[in-house]
Amino acid sequence: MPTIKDVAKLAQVSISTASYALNNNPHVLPETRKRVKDAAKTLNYYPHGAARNLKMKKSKNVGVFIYAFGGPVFSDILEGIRQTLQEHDFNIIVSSGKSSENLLKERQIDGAIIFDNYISDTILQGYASHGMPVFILDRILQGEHLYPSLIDNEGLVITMMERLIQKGYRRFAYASGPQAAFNNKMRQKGFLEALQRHHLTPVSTYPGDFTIRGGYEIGLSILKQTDWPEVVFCANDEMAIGLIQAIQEKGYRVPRDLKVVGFDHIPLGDVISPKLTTIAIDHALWGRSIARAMIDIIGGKKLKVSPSPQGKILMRESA
Amino acid sequence: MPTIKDVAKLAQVSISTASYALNNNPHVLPETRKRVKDAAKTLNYYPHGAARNLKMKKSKNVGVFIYAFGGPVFSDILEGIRQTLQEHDFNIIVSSGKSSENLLKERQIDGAIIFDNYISDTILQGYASHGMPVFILDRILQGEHLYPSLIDNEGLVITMMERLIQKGYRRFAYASGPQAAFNNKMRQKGFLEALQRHHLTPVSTYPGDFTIRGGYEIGLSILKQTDWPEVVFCANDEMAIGLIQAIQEKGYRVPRDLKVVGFDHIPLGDVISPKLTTIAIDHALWGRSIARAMIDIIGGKKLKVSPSPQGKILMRESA
DNA sequence: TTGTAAGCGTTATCAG
DNA sequence: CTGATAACGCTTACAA
Repeated sequence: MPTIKDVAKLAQVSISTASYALNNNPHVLPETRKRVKDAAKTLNYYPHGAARNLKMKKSKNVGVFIYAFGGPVFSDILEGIRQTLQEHDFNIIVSSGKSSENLLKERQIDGAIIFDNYISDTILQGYASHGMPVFILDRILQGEHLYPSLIDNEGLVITMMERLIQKGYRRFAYASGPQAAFNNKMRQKGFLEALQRHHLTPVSTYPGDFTIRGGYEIGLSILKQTDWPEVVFCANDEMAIGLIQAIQEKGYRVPRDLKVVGFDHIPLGDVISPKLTTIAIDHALWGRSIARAMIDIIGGKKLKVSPSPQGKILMRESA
Repeated sequence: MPTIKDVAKLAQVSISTASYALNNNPHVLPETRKRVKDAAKTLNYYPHGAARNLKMKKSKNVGVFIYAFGGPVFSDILEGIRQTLQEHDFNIIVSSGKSSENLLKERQIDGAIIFDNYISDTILQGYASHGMPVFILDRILQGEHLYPSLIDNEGLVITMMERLIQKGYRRFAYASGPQAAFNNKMRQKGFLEALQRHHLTPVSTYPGDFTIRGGYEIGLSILKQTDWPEVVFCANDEMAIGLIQAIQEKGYRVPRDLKVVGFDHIPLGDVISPKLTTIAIDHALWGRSIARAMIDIIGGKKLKVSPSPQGKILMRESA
């Protein structure tokens, strides 16, 4: 594995001149620069990350730490983050589980974006207090160098519910995500708040887990009931899709026999029939704005407003 | 940000003693070790990754480089890799695009797992030749330190086709993935080979892109034809699901009016109706075996057999 | 314009 | 058992 020393030797210059030349320092003669660069090319030289990071006290890496790989929402956010970071010559490092904490602790990254309810507040605050900027998505956490980025879950659900109530629907049920999940809690809060404003009470609440299969199970349990709700508000699109699947499989129709609403606007919801009525979040855009904010912070700028995504009500066929 | 120097000072020992103590070197008195560890804890000290990586010439990071974030297949593989790496105290770093190449070139990782047709052979061979172990999934590339891990796409498709032909089906079409994709090519090859063995010719080939939407479009174009195939073999499950969706939406039934077969066995295929007939790959297991092989290689062991996943024919309702 | 040398935070060799 | 000290590969004052 060649080092800058090898390059310098081959180009017949000192190590420092080689470094200057490679970093395009204007004080080095074009001729020597060329000689050095040629040497680097023939040796297939590339600077050693650890050495440079150590010296420069920065890595140009941004870590994105998620609870689990996969899922349409994550992938859009990640893609947005990736694009923006790449445009600004930062590397994206996605990780999960114990690796996340290691990378954070060992400072192999210049900043962290957290989408993981399993990393404790204490750890996050600990490393943020050391000066590492930490963005936290869809979770509230205050402190220096901590930047929460929140969807207006509650407000968006209320708006959607108002529209549905306006359409004349009255008997609502809620298909819940994991009880512990912050975004689920806020969506449920909005659901209840909207009902209360119209002096309505929820027909029932079904416990779920944000997955298609979970939604499917909820659908099966509804089928067993004698007294169906009119509308099921699902905590996310995946559950809504599973629920519709179960209902249709037994010969019932959506929205004729049951109305279903989701949250997120994932691509699959565009393809199924009926098209899913949902609250659309532009996840890729969200990712981009977070990445841009992160780059600003790392560059020493102050953040005026914390980036938060807009949502849009998408009334389609399923409700 | 505290360094080992600060710890040493607080514990009233030299830097080297501090290092020994923190790394549990047996030559240091239990009493001093405790003093050092306490100091580290009160300072919230953690070794700086770059410094350690530079000194040790290893990072305990394994890079997984993928073409794009997302998709049910990737997420299962990644989860498998993550688990195994974590059990062996390695970090998983997932990246995509330019970041992948940077992390590779700067040697911020001890080994790379590639699932990305966009990183050129030359780059891969270049860094492998420097001694970095590189695993390549579902793509052929020979060379030192290069370890291809291949699904038996062709053989599995042939087996599946034999079963279908045995069932009496004769008029087959192929819904293709991206032309450039290696796995698509091999699956198509198997498809054609099986037909040839039975002196059959394909009814048609539909160009696709591995997405649900792509499969849906293919479905629409089939609906426009007067002369339908009997069975459509789809290059992956997502296309099969989109195709079924399109067919059903217009009032036709699967498998009554058209039989559909996929490849991969993604969870969504279990939930739709009819359940998808497909070739099941255990992606999580594949990920685990690759990670285990990687750890062995990094640890200096020789690899006897390159890890390759088994497949299983899953005859269900859609064909 | 180029070279010498210090230093980033670790680990590990070698004396004491 | 503990402490100086060199070294990892790189960047960057400062000197020449």
